[in-house]
Amino acid sequence: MDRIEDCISFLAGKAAQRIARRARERLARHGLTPVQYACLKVLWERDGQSGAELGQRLVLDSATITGVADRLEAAGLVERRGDEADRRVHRLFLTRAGAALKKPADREMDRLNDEARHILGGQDAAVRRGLRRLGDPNGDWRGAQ
Amino acid sequence: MDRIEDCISFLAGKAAQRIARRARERLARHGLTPVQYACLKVLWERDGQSGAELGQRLVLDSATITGVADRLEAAGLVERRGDEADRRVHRLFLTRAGAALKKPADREMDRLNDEARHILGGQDAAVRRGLRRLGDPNGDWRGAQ
DNA sequence: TACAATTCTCTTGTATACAAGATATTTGTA
DNA sequence: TACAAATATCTTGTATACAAGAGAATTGTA
Repeated sequence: MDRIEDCISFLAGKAAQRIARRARERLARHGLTPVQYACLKVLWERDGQSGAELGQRLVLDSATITGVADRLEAAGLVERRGDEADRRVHRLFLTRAGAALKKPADREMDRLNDEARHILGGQDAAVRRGLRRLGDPNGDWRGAQ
Repeated sequence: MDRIEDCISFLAGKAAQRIARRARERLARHGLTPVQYACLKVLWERDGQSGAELGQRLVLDSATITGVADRLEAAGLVERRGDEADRRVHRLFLTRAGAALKKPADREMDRLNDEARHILGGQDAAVRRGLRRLGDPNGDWRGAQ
């Protein structure tokens, strides 16, 4: 590769950076960051998941989860409660305020996806398939070497 | 969107995260991070560019450039020299060690791109085109709204 | 020429991402 | 039952990314 612009690492990084910036603009109206939205999105499906469960689903390590949970708790959107059966575990529960954010935050992100679809046109599905393969935690990132 | 896994922000972020991790593994053998590699890659084309030039090319803001340049300089790979004509400007020059990293570092990243091509198969070109559009600094990220 | 606007670098503070490791707790096994 | 191994959370330190802004220098314009 001659130019950095043709390196898959640069291409994917800059695309993700641009998308994240747009997501931040939209979510900031509701006091959220993209990662905080992702955590809430999982909790909106099912309350009371542990940090380890969230980390596995969202591919976030324990240090990151701790920080995100700290800030969500400080913002009054979730509440940590210790698990009685396994005292190592802390579970995250939505507060009323955290539950109330679902509709407006989802609407913002739906529009973000509309924007991306508009940019990608007919390639939208193919690009999403490619991103899923590249990001697949079980994917084969050594096949060529 | 029902699941976070279908959100373009999550898809692109996790793909970029996975690729960056693989790039870090490869580049760590040469004491580099992905962003440091990107800066050197531009300097290997042409020496003596300013932080502002690098930032524009690599879409990095001034705070990031300052930090990356600090670490490249501390590692003895580049040297900062003030521009005589415009005393606001500091230019980055490769040291002998910085120039010598080109071949081995490029080889690592060529292999990374081979791995990605292997994963994407026939979709490689389409995905790269999509990433270029999504990441294009002049791209139309409001078209749908 | 004087001065407002711009530009370049750097600084500070916050939010991920990762590495490494500390602590508490639980589990599996001898 | 005793203890090694595994697990969950948290902590610390480093590297981007961004927001906001400070300071020095240059440029455009009245």
